[in-house]
Amino acid sequence: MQAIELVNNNTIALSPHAQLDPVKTFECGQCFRWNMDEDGIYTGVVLGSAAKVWVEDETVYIRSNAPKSLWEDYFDLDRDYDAIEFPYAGEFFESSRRFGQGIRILRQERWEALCSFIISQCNNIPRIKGIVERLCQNFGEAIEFEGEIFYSFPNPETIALLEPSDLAPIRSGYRADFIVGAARAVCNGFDLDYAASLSHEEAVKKLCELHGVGKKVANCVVLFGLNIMSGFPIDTWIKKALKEHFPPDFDPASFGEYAGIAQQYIFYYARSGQHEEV
DNA sequence: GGACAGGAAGTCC
DNA sequence: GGACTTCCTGTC
Repeated sequence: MQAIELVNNNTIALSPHAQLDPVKTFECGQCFRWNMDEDGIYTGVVLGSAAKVWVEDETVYIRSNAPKSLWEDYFDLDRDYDAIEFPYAGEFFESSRRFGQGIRILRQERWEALCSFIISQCNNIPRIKGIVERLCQNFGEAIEFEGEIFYSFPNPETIALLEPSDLAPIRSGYRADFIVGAARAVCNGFDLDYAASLSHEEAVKKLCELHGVGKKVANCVVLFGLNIMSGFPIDTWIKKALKEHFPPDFDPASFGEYAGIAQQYIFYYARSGQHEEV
């Protein structure tokens, strides 16, 4: 495990950084609001707090106005990823795990995860990031941090009051109906906290009640928003990897209770194209 | 350069 | 199985 120390009022340091690789964690497709600047520093917004994250001398630094506990939770720092034993072993998976070492599953805000992964359907990551950013700029709250303006992810209450046509500026296409519908459901008693208390299967079933949420999106929300680590989203990349590098009729449940972490290693590895290079 | 096809962390009917 | 919005990416 890694040591977490408070450097000063608004900065915490994690060392060694081996268990949290910000580049892999932010670029593996699980989140859409962290952006790297030309100096290699990431900025993002979590629960209404902006933050900067960077690596220096084998140490990860996080600077924000939010308390240390928020980051311990968000980065899932209580969990020792290197100590996790997956019941399934295979050459492709072992390579994926080595390649993805340092990825952590972020404990994202539930509504944000739901909304973001509704947007993700049939879309590529750069475009998803663009739509999410426009959603925040148009409907979130402005936050000033170190002289820059950031925007929070808009509340479901805010989105619920809109008509799908009001979302035209974010250019989410046909997903606008789903976004507004999900926001209204959440405001009318569709309880994401309750969903988080359910089993994996029950949570998926519950989420699929929402119009525009199918099995894939539901599993993303389960894993990235509800912190149910057995969530296993099967998208086109995972489908291809399973077909090409795993036994026929392979059951992802073979990865055990942390199947979602395995999924993320495989997704990141498959999408990198690394295994195809000479 | 710009045009064009294919496809993108899918879901619905 | 086709339709759905929009646009990123690779190819010519």
